[in-house]
Amino acid sequence: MLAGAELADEIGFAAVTVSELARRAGVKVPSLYSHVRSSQDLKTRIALLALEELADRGSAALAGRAGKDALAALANVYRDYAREHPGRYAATQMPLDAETALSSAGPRHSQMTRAILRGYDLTEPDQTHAVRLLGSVFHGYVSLELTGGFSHSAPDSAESWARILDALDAMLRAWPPTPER
Amino acid sequence: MLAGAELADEIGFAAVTVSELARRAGVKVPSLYSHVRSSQDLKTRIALLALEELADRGSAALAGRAGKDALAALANVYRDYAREHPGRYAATQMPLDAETALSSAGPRHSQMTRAILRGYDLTEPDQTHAVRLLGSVFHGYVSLELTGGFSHSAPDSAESWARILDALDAMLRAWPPTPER
DNA sequence: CACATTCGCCTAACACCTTTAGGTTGCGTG
DNA sequence: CACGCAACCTAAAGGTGTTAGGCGAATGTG
Repeated sequence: MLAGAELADEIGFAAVTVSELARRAGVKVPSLYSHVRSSQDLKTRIALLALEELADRGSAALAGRAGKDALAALANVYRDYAREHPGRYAATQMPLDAETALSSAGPRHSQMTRAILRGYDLTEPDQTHAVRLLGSVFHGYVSLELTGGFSHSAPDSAESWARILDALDAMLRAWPPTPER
Repeated sequence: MLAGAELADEIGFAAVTVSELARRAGVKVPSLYSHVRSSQDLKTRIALLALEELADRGSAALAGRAGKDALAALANVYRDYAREHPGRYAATQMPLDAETALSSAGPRHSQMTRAILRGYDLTEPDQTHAVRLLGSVFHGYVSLELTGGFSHSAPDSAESWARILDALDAMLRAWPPTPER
């Protein structure tokens, strides 16, 4: 559903509608129902497409890189994709049912993050904790930036992003031992 | 709009609708239009309520704490609130127009995060970078956990959360100097 | 006390989105 | 050539959002 993805980027994922898509395609609404099962289905397809594209870009960026290089490369894939395709990025946040999620490119994303950690000295279960942390930062920062969280204030968002990647790299190199609790 | 917030928690923020709210209230739909200007307005009010509640809990939790204690306290406010009130939490992610955002409890949130950093040795602009990083992690982790990102897999999500707070605390204590670029 | 105002609710009506049912046309294949 | 399929159509029903205008009860005032 490339047309759907383009529509999402243009008017926002939340505003994607079968009717609007039909209008753009110069076609009557019910005609689209031979291509998508429902409005929900349309949105799901956009989400799956976006997850794939994002995973493809990620693995391309990761090839031949390690350590902080790899960290920054993958992080920038997310940020750049979200800025380039805000509607598609928003689609990736759509909740999918368990089965769909498993057959999506979702698992590739956590694998990529895990791959980055090969450049650092982490063993299970800390590796999984770190995967979750990195995923949280990527997703959190990009989505806050997108919804205008810290848009026009003092330090440039790009500068914060660079310094955050510095800090994450340092954190992964000095991952703290499990404390007694 | 407490009734709206309760509805959001029950059926999900995305499913909140003037019609459904009217149905629950045992009232005809147009009757609600003397209380809210529009469907958008209803959702905005829920978002504002949630932002306030969350800020109130945050400042209560922060009182009398510093350093890692404060970090964990605020972080847990977000996570607990999201688990307790998923619909309201989702509402806080709704984009608000600039004016509404400024008059909302939104600014209190960044102030609280900044307050945590008083326990660490950071000066501007690194303090702002750190505020953005912490905000990203809180928001990112909580929202990934909520949409089932890492729900039923190996290390418990609560364990990851604890270790992530350890790592963030260590990172803030050893914030890296700005590198040459 | 009578009145006017206000408040909360209602019905009617329109526009738009979703979805299903069923019919048309055109084109490639056996 | 006949068949079947693909892609489109019209018709119609049901739900949500929204506006307009009206009704009755509570309330505060001269």
